[in-house]
Amino acid sequence: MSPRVGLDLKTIVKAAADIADADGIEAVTLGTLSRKLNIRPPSLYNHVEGLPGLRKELALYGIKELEKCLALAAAGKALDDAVRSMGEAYLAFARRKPGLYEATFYTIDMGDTDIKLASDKIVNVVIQVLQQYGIDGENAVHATRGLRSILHGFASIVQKGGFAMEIDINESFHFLIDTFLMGIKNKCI
Amino acid sequence: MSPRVGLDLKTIVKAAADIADADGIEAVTLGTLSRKLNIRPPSLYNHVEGLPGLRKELALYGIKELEKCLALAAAGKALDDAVRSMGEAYLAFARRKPGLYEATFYTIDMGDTDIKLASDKIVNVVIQVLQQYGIDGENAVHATRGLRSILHGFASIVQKGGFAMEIDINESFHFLIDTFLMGIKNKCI
DNA sequence: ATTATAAAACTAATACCATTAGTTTTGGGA
DNA sequence: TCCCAAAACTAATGGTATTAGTTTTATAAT
Repeated sequence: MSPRVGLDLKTIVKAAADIADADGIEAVTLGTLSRKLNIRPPSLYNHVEGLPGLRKELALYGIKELEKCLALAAAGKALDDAVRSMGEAYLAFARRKPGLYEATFYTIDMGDTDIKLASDKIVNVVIQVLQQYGIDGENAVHATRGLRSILHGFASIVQKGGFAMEIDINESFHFLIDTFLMGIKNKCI
Repeated sequence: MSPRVGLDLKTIVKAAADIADADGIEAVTLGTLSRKLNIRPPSLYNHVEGLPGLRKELALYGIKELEKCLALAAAGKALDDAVRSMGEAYLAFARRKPGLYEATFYTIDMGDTDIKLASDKIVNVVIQVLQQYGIDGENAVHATRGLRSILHGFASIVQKGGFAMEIDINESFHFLIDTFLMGIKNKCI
C-alpha cells in the first residue's frame, strides 16, 4: 500500500492562514483556498472534513503557534518579567497574524478533544508562570482564567480596531498587565 | 404621500437576535430570517442593506441593549459596588443573549459612525464609574480600556465554553474584578 | 520495467445563499 | 373612490458547500 503524494495538510492550513491574515477569516472558503492551491474545491475533501474541518485545523494551528510564542516568551524569565514578556508576545501574535488569531476563537468546538488538548497546553504555560507567585490551588485557576481573559479581551478588541482614542495602546496594555500584577500581589500574598 | 406599512426594523432585528441566541450568529442569514418572518428573502432589502446591513443593525441593537443593562447596574452605586454590579450585568447579558452579544463583536465596522456612537456610550458609563476613584486623564483611558478588555475577554471565553475546569466560573469572575480593583487602588492612589 | 493499487484530483450535479432587476400587491391619504 | 409609494413578490445570476462517481498518477511490489 502506497498512494501518490499530493498536497499535505500543513501546506493547506498555512495557505488558509495566509488568506485569513490578508482578507479576514470570512474570506477563508473552500473556493478561495482551492484557487490559491490550484486545485478544485472538492479535492480539499481528501485532506479535510469540509469547511468545519478546515476551520478546526486552522484553529488548532493557531493555538499551537500561539502556545509556542508564549512558551518562548516566558522561558528563562520569572514573575513580573515573565508575565509582561508573555503578554507582549500574546499581543504581538494577534497583531502579526490577525486572521490566524481570529481563527482560534471563530466557530471552534471547545468540546473537541484536539482543541481542548492544545488549549490546555497554553493554560499550562500561564499556570507555570503564575505559580511562581505562590498562588495556591483554586486561586491559581482563578488567576489563570483572569490573565487569559485579559490577554484575549485586549487582543481581540485591538484586532477589531476597537480602541479608537489617540492614547497609546501599548501603554494601556502595560497599565492593564501591571494593574493585574499589583492586584495579584496585594491579594494572594 | 403615505405608503402601506409592513414589517418594521425593530421586528426584523429582534427576530434576527432570536435566531442568533438560539442557533448562533452564523445561523442568521437572509434565508432563515425571512422564513421566520414569513416573507421572501429579497423583501428584506426594503428594510436593510443586505446581510452586512442586517449585521450592523443587529450589532447596534446589541450594543444599545448592553449599554442599558450596564447603566442600570451602575445607577445609584459607587466605587467597588458599582464596578462589581456592572461586571455582573455584563456577564449576565452575555449569558442571557449569547447570540446578540456575539453580534456586537462579529464582523462589525468599528469605523462606522453609528457603531462608534453607540460604543462610546458604553465607554462613558465605564468612565463615569472609574472616575469616582479619582483617576486622572490618561490613566482613566487606560483603566477604562482595561476594564472593557476584562469584561469582554471573560464574557467571550464563557460564551464559547472556554472555561472547562470544574472550578466555579462566577468565583473566577469575582476574583478577576477584585484583582483589578485592588490593582487600581494600589496604583493610581 | 511492468503492473496493481490507493490516494489524490477531477467532473458533474444538487441545494442553498446573497443579490439584482423588474413586477405586482396593498393600504393610507387625498 | 382613486392614487401612489412602499412593501412584497417572482425570476434570474453567480457564488457557496457538498456528494457521487470517474479519472489520473505516483509509489511499491512483482
